[in-house]
Amino acid sequence: MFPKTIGMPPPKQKIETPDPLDVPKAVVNRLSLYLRELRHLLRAQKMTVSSSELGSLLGFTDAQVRKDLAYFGHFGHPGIGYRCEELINAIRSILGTDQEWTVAMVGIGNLGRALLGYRGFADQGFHVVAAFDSDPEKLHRQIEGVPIYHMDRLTEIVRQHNIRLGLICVPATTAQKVADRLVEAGVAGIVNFAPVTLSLPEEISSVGVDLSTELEQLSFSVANRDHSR
Amino acid sequence: MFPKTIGMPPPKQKIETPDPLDVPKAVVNRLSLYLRELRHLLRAQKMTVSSSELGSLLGFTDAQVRKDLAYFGHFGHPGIGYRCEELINAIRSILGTDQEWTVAMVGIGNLGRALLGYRGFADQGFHVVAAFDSDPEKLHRQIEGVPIYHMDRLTEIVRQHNIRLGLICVPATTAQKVADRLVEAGVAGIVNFAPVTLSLPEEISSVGVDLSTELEQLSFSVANRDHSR
DNA sequence: TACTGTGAAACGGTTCACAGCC
DNA sequence: GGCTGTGAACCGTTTCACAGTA
Repeated sequence: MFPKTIGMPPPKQKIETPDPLDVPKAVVNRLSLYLRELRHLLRAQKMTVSSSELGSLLGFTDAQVRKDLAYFGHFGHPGIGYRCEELINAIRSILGTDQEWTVAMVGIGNLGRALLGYRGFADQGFHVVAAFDSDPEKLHRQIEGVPIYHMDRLTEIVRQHNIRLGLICVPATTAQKVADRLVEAGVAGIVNFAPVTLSLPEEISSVGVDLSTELEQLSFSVANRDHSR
Repeated sequence: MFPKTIGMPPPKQKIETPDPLDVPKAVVNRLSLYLRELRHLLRAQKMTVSSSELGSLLGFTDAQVRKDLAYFGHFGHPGIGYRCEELINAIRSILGTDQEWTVAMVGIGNLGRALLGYRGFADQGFHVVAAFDSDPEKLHRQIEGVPIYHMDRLTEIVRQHNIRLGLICVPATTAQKVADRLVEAGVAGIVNFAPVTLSLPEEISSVGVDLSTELEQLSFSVANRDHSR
């Protein structure tokens, strides 16, 4: 059930790290949701939470919550449940959001500007330190405190700030070109808001967010009345 | 493998409709991706596509593509593949995007305004016909041709236009209240951009889009170098 | 008593492999 | 030959049920 390596686990580590490839994607997704819920709970002065409480808040079973967390270590206290603050720290460490991430945004259209104004990113440790556009009209200004540069300076600035993530907010037609530039500049991960499938090298992680796709899922549910969620 | 009812299938229907609850959520998601890819192909004058071509464009196996489509009918032509235009129409019909959907947007902050300017919605048949905000500053103007109303008029306008979907673009703290108002007004589905879990009646479909969650998935992949996607 | 952690069973989705068709 | 549609095998995830712990 744990790493394929037969050796014993290291003496006593705070957070166990099974081969990440062994962790289902769905588990990582739920981790984010647990984290969100735990913050709400802590803000409401709740110090401790059981797997069944946390689960029912999100529509999951208690066993699922426990199994998910058990992939990474032993965070619970029998008879007590999970201490919210402790678990928050553990999940942040697992997700890697206990470190600060520097982010570049490419494309300062409607969506790009909106995201620059979104406080939620910084709250989770994601700092947009530079934005890029190829339209000379938009240059040399700052938006929401973020400096705007011409696309020509992408590699230079990415390296200078050691930027590790890129957000693609350009139209579908230019998204692949932008992705190639970001990869060349050395980012490790990409969030793609354009409605196209990017082809990227193996070693680059990516997440696609397509708003039309989300609406289509909803349309299907409503049209077929499947009462989902 | 098909409906539990043992009777024979109806004589010859264009699109078979198994109990939607039997269709895995993941399948519906991929349908959206197929649709997106098919449009690109058709725009590039490709008339016909095989399951293996379509699959490899998206990183799926050929069998997966065929199985997914076979949930809904027999759209392929042995020896030929799938005709792009035909399949586009079939998928649109399955997803329900062959009909027009009227949409209300609530919350005209950064994100709300950006989405009002997003052309992609209208292209897929989603029409935002009214936007709402509780800030009197923002009233009586139009943005991107969409009229803005005060929240007080939500029920009235939703009923008047027979609006069926709602987009929640308000902060987390007010999202649940807005959701309750939308449900009361009679929408059938909700897209929630606020980082909270909504509690909704069974019969309302919903989709949550949380940008921080997406970034966290990416952060995990990069931090654990799992080369995902 | 109240709860976690976890093997084992159950479930559901994906892949395989091939019959059938153009 | 090329390709779809699909039962069956396979595999990964979820749920069950209970031993273990404070």
